[in-house]
Amino acid sequence: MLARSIALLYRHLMEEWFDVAKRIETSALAAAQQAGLDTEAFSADVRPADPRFGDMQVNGALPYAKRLKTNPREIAQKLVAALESDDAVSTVADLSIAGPGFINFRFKPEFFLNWLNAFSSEDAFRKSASRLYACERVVVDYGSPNTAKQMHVGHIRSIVIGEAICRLLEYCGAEVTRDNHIGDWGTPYGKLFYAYKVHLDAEALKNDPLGELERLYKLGSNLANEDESVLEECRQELVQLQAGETESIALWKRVNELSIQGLTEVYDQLDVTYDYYLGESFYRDQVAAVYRELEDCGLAEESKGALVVFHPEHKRYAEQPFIIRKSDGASNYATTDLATMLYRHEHFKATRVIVVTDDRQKDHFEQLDLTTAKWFEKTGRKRPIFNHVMFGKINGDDGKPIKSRSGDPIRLKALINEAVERAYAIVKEKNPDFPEDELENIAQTVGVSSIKYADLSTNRTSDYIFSWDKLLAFEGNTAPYLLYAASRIQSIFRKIDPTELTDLESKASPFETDEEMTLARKILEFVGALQVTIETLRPHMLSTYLYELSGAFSGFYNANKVIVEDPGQKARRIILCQRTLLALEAGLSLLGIKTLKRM
RNA sequence: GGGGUAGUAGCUCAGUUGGAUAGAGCACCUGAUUUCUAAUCCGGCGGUCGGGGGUUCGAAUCCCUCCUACCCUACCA
Repeated sequence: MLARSIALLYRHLMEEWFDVAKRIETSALAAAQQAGLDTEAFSADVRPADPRFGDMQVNGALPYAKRLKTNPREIAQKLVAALESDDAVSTVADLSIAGPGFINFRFKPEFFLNWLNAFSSEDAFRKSASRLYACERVVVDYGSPNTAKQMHVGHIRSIVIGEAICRLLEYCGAEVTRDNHIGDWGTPYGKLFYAYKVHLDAEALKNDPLGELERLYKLGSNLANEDESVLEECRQELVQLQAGETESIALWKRVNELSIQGLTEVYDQLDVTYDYYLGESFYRDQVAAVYRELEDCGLAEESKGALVVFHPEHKRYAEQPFIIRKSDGASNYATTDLATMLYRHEHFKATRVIVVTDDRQKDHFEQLDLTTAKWFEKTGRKRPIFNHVMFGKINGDDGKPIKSRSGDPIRLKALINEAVERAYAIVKEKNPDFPEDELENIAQTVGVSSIKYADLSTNRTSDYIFSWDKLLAFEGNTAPYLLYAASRIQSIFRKIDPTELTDLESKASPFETDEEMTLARKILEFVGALQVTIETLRPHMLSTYLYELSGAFSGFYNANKVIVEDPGQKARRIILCQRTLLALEAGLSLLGIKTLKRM
């Protein structure tokens, strides 16, 4: 009973330490005030420290002293004196000053144990993290393939990065809408419809809808190139569709259904589910309102026959127009994107809109954002925050965009299948005695995860080189390495009698070994890693952390046996295993990656 | 011409927005396995952070300039 009350008290006191950096910042700011510093000019500048010096460091004394032209070391000494008189700080950490005025915090070993005891479940993590993005309603626009075509490698980054961002935002308390802005309208349909009517292979359509539709489009396109009369028929098909003729619309709907069905097969494999497929066609009757509003509020003007928006205050967009209606009178994607922005504001009440596309579209989305800002301001609407989450190319070994042997883009479906096959071969070799269905399940998880993780572990704004050997390796920053670490922990728990897992907190003795301390320290960094990932919308920040966590665990695992005689030692090591698994599984699941019980 | 993104070890990549002696993995050299999964771990080798200037206590990071690659730059998305 007493032990329980103490545990509860600890939990309460520890609550504010969930975000260690933030808690230290609070104390540092209070200390600055107490020490008589100009608090306007002082910022704490808290960051993880090099382990040789401490666990966390406060660097704010240096820029402060610079600004006020005083001695940084003296400032640091004043701050430390004030911090040391703060019981909340001095009971958990030892402070020291180093170099020109770095303030180092080294946590006491029992602090790590207390922290791990206070945040001992997925719920505790989630609850503390869910404040970060509470009250946000975010529409995330990602994937966005064209219909009637198979997806290829070029689509993977948007899907994988977009899904990770959705999960991260949800974890941090946001209400997320997943919207697939498919390209389901436009000129290719004339050629497709012509070929569909003349050359359809019904059997193929049933077995592989996207493959057959794509074949038909290419066929129609080729035939139209060769034969002027075919080209004319294609034009007529398009005219009929755009005129909204019943038969054409029916066929168009049929094509879309089949397309989405085909797309969903791949999304299922990647564990991605959309809330909406509001593609370009959805907005086609909303473009007139866009023209009217932008003209009415004086943003749009005629130029060379087109309706465009210039931004005179911008060095480049003063000259480079945002074309919202082409000179032939047709809309383009600027138009539908503006209509989309309006819809997401009005219908979804979005506080934030995130679009995940490749970096070539940077200019377009900058113009879209500038235009929306002015448009919404003039019409008295509250504009959602807009983030264009962009990414670079996937290259082959030669550093050029990755292609199949035939020179065509590699199909996403084929890429995933190859990953699963390769993973199967490896898993089978390592575990020949696993049952067949488990082998297949492991191969599926390892294969898909490896492809996803290869993408998520590199900075999205850079290009990266795709290499089977690298992404399926068990060394380095790869999915198999992380999954292996997780499954080793699972393996330990299979060897432990479940009755031994009770009251670990009261049985555990303080951490002693270097490996224990390193691992414990790393687990605490989960919070900071999550924050920086969310702030920058860069999933690789979380990947890097998870890799380091796995490394810290592997080092611990090799040096410190968990199942030992000493009850205190055993309990604290079990706690480390549990919390490592917790952070690892939470982190991987935020990246859209499933873990395995064994592999 | 204007703008953007990038250039870090032989290769593939990090580097928390100006902090301490620039870090990982691969490769190469070494050591650890009667073991809770060695699909692992410990150690070593490896750097003019594209070049040059500048800003300051302090620069891979900020400013200027040049070089290289890719992308955008009026009606594709």
